[in-house]
This record gives sequence, structure tokens and C-alpha cells, in this order.
Amino acid sequence: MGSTEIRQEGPGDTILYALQKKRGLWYGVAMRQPSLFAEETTPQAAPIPASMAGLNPAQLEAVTTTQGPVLVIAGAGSGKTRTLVHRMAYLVEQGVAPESILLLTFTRKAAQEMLGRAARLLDNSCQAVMGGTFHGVANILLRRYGRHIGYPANFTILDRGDSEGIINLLKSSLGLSGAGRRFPSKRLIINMISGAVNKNIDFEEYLQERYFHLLEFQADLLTIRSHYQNFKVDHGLMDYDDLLVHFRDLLRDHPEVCSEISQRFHYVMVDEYQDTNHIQAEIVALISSSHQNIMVVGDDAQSIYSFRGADFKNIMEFPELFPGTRVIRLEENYRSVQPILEATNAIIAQAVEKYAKTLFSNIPGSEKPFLFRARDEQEQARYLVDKIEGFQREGVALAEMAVLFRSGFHSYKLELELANRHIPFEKRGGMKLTESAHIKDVLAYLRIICNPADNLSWNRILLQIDKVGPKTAHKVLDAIRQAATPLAALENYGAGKAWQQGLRRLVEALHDLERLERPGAQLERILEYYRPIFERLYHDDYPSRSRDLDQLGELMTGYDTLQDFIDDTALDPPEESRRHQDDDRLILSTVHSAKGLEWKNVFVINLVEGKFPSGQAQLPEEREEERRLLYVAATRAREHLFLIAPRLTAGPDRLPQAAMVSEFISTLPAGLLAGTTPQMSTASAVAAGQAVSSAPGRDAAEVPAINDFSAGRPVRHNFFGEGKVIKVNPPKMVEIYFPRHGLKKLHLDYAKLEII
DNA sequence: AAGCAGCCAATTTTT
DNA sequence: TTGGCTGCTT
Repeated sequence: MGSTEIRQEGPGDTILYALQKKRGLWYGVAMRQPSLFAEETTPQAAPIPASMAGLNPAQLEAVTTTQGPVLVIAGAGSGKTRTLVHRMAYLVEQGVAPESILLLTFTRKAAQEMLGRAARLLDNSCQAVMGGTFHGVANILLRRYGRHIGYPANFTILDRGDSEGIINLLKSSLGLSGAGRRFPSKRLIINMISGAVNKNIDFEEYLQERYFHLLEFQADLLTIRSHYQNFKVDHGLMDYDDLLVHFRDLLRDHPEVCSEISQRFHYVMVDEYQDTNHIQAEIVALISSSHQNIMVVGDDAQSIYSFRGADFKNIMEFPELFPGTRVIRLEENYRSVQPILEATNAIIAQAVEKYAKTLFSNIPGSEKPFLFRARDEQEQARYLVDKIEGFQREGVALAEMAVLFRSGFHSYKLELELANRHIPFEKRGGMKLTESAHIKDVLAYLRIICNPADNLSWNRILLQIDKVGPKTAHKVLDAIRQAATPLAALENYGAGKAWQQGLRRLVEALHDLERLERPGAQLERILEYYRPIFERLYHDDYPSRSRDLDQLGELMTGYDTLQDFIDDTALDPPEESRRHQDDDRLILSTVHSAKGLEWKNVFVINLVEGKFPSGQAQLPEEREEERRLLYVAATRAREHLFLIAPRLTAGPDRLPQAAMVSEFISTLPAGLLAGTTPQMSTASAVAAGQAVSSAPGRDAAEVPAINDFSAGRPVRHNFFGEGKVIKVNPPKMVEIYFPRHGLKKLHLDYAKLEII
């Protein structure tokens, strides 16, 4: 990331394009090239330029409808990206200034990909289109206009770990971390705070609704939350949610700023609109308020981010919000062979609520998706590796294949097997480089250079000094707060004998940093100071972590300013590199990280109840989202789709447990899949709406009915353990408090409950 | 007050 | 497998 990337398209092809990343956003920059094939870019104002050739009528309509609101319902693989890319090109060919086009996406990768492709089409234009994630765009504009809402331009962006760190600080300074009380973890607290913001619910209300069992801590949680908000304002910090909320507030409460921004971006396009939350929808409406030239593209069947507040009702209600919306559907699939589509259509056909659509494809191919019931996870891994090696022998590149799973840790066993068999792979959606402690340590120094008020980073820096712990750090922070500059405070601080030497070293380093200007030189000086600390702190795995520090330097080259670099460590964190000398490697990915991508061969693993769908998903609407998630996974495949379900899988206690095939698979109509047929006993039992125990040796004979439950009744759930009924909501819901898992709302058709 | 060793618990998905 | 917490030692 960060550098200008120039790629050659292939032998004989002379189109070059460049992607430049500036201030955290990607700009597509087409480069003028002499073309050997002189692609006749007909300069006459033809109604439909030659560059639009190859689009189908629906796509063409979406591309050429440039004025007013447009909603594109784009099924999986229906050329959604292609349509957006061509629309950008078309607008520019019609004389629209590229910098007045704004493209909003959910991931960096998507923005990068689309701008790159548009740049290739626009080989006679040298200007820039602006595109990036909601968070990225909010960041840029808040730095420019933030003063209107009381934020300085040098605020620091917090990632999740940073937010949790603040919660920890507050917990101890408010005396809430004491023993004896089972106070919610920092993770849970951040989930609650963020959940309320993203779902646009009042915090107190949200607590009472979703975290009923934590009500005894309500007062303290409210205190923590307000301190958290104040801490961020006081020290110039913004978390992910703040970027959106403050951006929305800026547009909503400052009409002059709103119209300035809206007029600058005269054409707005939003990708994956089904995954916008309430705040993002407001931003979209405000940013296009002065012209209504807004196109949103999405697929309600692929809405998979409700945990983060995404609401696919946004896409359903778009036409009401924007009267006169032109609705265009893209239903021809250009990705998968017909048998795969038939299966995926069947998976989504059982969804409760959707825009009805049926995808069809003209791609030849007769191979049905293959269901394999492995004995256990070992066999699953071996089967997978054998298949992959087989495809490799047929000439399929590793990078053309992907293994998808519901949760990051589901691939652990497979990763071991792949390492044993020497198959290079790349895991997406895993640990990020910038999440590791030693990298965060170094980033703290860079952050205080940009934002000296950032006490979170100061705290981290102080704790690194030997013999300085939380208490001492707190005292020093107080001194920093009162002094004119942090450096002055540190110089004059009466340090204890044990650590005055360490403090002096820090002061010297900070003095040098003030003099240095180049980010690279600053990093070098920091590493010189940090290395001895690093060796003391992490001496067990010193060598591997040391490589990361070198990598940080490489990442930094290509950035003009330190601020941009720091922003990207939070907004676009680089994946932890698995020494990727091999260019061709198998992709391992969570389904979420695989969205929008495609591969020739796709393997979906651990397709069993409790894993995929996740055991966390209990409510009917949560189960529905799991179904859409499977739909997203399966529609990634072009030619071969393998669905793998082990019979035995590690349970919550790590002991092997019998597992049923995912309900979404076992209830598919017969004949759609090849391979093992899903066991009919399981399939028919689930179809009949009965709960089936997945524990070995337990019989599913008596399934409790709603009348068997009453408040106070003790029950057992084979995942959550023993609990007590709090409330009964006919016809099918019961609320149960489990001491180890909290309050759960369970649906009798899905939950496996036993009355005791 | 800091720092270390050892125990216990817990594991969705992402900007 | 890690991370957080407790209690002991310096």
C-alpha cells in the first residue's frame, strides 16, 4: 500500500495505469500511452461511446442514467463492479470533471480495484476521481472542516484496541476494576457503546434491551461511557464511529459546509448499499442533497453486516427517500456455471424477506456443487489439500482457489496441514500487523508527534520505561496536562531513582524528534530509542517481531506525511505478512472478507450447525443473516464449489462432538448437489421444525413446547449450560439467563433446550 | 509500586 | 492458543 503501482497488462498490451494513494484515498490516474492497437476512442460525441461496448441493456441503462437518483439491484456476479467502473468512465467522457465524482465503498480493496479499472478505461484523461471508504472520506473531510464541530485537524484515529485501552484506563481510574464484581470486559463495553451508536439507539435503552443481565452495572456503564466520550474530545481522539457520527453532524448542522461538499461532489456513487447503517444512509442523503445525482448499488441478499448496524431496509426504502428513483435490476450472472447458480438460488430462495430475483447464467459447465461429509476436521483438511494439489496438477494456480469459513479461528487446523504439506497460503481477515503490541508501541511515538495531546499514546510510552507502572504513569500524565508542553513536563519531572535514567533517554529522543522532519528519519530515531526496550519486553520471540519492525519502515516509504501514514494504520491496517515470497498462494478467508471477490474454485469448510451457521446466531433474523452469509460464500465460485462438513467437530469444551450438516444445506431440494447426500434423517427432522440434539447419545425425543416454560424455571442448553427462564414470549421465544453467557433470547425451533 | 509466574476463561463477522 | 487477572516477591 501507499506506493504508486504500475502494472503492465500483458504482452503486447500498452495500457499502463497507476494508482496513487494520497491522504488515505485512492486516486485513479490514467497515464497517456501510445497505443499499438489504436483503440479508436471515437472523439465524436456519439450517443454511446465505443468504450461502453459489451454491456448488457440493463448495465447500459445504469451507466447512462447520470441524472437523478438511481437504485441498482445487482445480483451476485452480475457485473456490478463493471457497471460502476463504466459509469465513471462514461461520466468523464461526457465532460464531467473527474474530481467531482465521489465513489463510496466499504473496503479499501474495492475502491482500489474500481479506480484502477476506471483509469484503464480513461486512458485519455489525466485527472482524478475520488474514491474510498466512508471512514476514509469522513477522515479527510473532517480534517479540513473539523473546526466547525470543535475538533482540531490533527486528531488521532483510534482502532478497536485503542478504544479498549481507554476503557481499561477508565476502569481502573474510576475504581471499577476491583475484584469480586464481575464487571463486563473492555471488549464487551466497547461492543455496547459502539452497538448503540451504529444501531442508532439510545445507550441506556440499548443496555436495557440487549444487555438485560448487566443492568446491575448500568450506572457504572453510563459513567464509563461519558468518561470515554470526554476522554476522546479532551485528547483529540476519534474512534471509527466518531468519524461517521461527526461527519454526519458536520453535514447536518452546518448547511454551508454541507452545500460546499455536496456541490464539490456532483456525482455520488455508493457500492454495497445494503451494508450501510443509519448514519451512513444519512451521510449519503446529505452529501447528494444539492443535486440528487446519487446512484447506489447493492444486493439485499448479500447483507451481512447487521452486527455493525447495517440495515438492508436502507436499500428497500431508498426509492421512498429519493422520489423519482429509477430502479434497475441486473440479473444475468457472469461468474458462475449454471449448476452452482441453481444451488445458490435455492439457498437464498428460502430466505424470509428479499427482493425476488433469480439469477441465470450462460456460462457452459455442468459440474454440480460437491458436498463432502468428512469424518472429522483432520479428514476435512486432508481432503482439501488433496483436492487442491489435484487442481494444481491440472494447471490451476493456487491463487485461483480459496477456502472460506465463518470465523477466523475455524481455519487453524487447516493452516497446520497446509504448512506440513508446504502449500503457501495467505490468510485474510486474520491478525493485523498493527494490532501487535510491539508495532503499537512504535506507533505511539509517531502519534504523539502529530498529536501531542494524545494521552493514550503518552501512557503507552511511559509504561515502556523500566520501573514505571500504571501509578507512576498516571502521575506523569497529570504533570503533562498542566505543563505548557509535554516535553517541558518530562524534563522537569522529579523522577524516582530507579527510572530517572530511562526518562532522560526518552527526553533526549523526543528532542531529536522535534528537530527531524522526514518521517523516515523520525522512525529511525524512534527505533534507536525503542530497540533496547523492545529487547527487554519481548525477548522470547524477539527475532520474529524484529522483522515486523523492519517491515514498518518499508510500509512507511511512499507516504508524504506522517499523518497519512498513521491514519492508514488505523483505517487500512496491513495484514500480518506471512513472508510472502511466493506470489502464487492459496487464499484463506472469512466470508466477510471475501465479499465482492471471486475464484475459480471455492471450498467452504465447517458447514455444520454451531460453526456455520454460527452458534451465536439464535434469533430468527440472525439465522437469516447466516443464510445470506452462506449465499455470499457460495456465489464466490466460478467453476467448482465444494461444501465440506465434518461429522465430528471440536465443541466449546474442545472435545469432539457430533455435528449436523448446516440446516441451509440439509434442507436444499434433492438433486442440486453431488457427493454425499445430506442425511435424510437430519434433513427431515429439521424440515419438520423439530430441534435435534447435536450431543452424541442424547435423544431428541421430547422437544419442549412453549407451555412448558415459565419464568424462574431452570433449563439446560447444550451450549450455554444451565440457566433460568426470565420471560416467555409466545409463540416461540423465551428469554433465558445463563450465568456464564448472560441473557439470551432463544427461538424454540432452533435452540436445543431441556427443562430440568 | 512494579514485575513476574501461574491459573482460568474464552473464542464472530470489520471500518 | 492467548489474555486477563491474582497473588507473591523484589
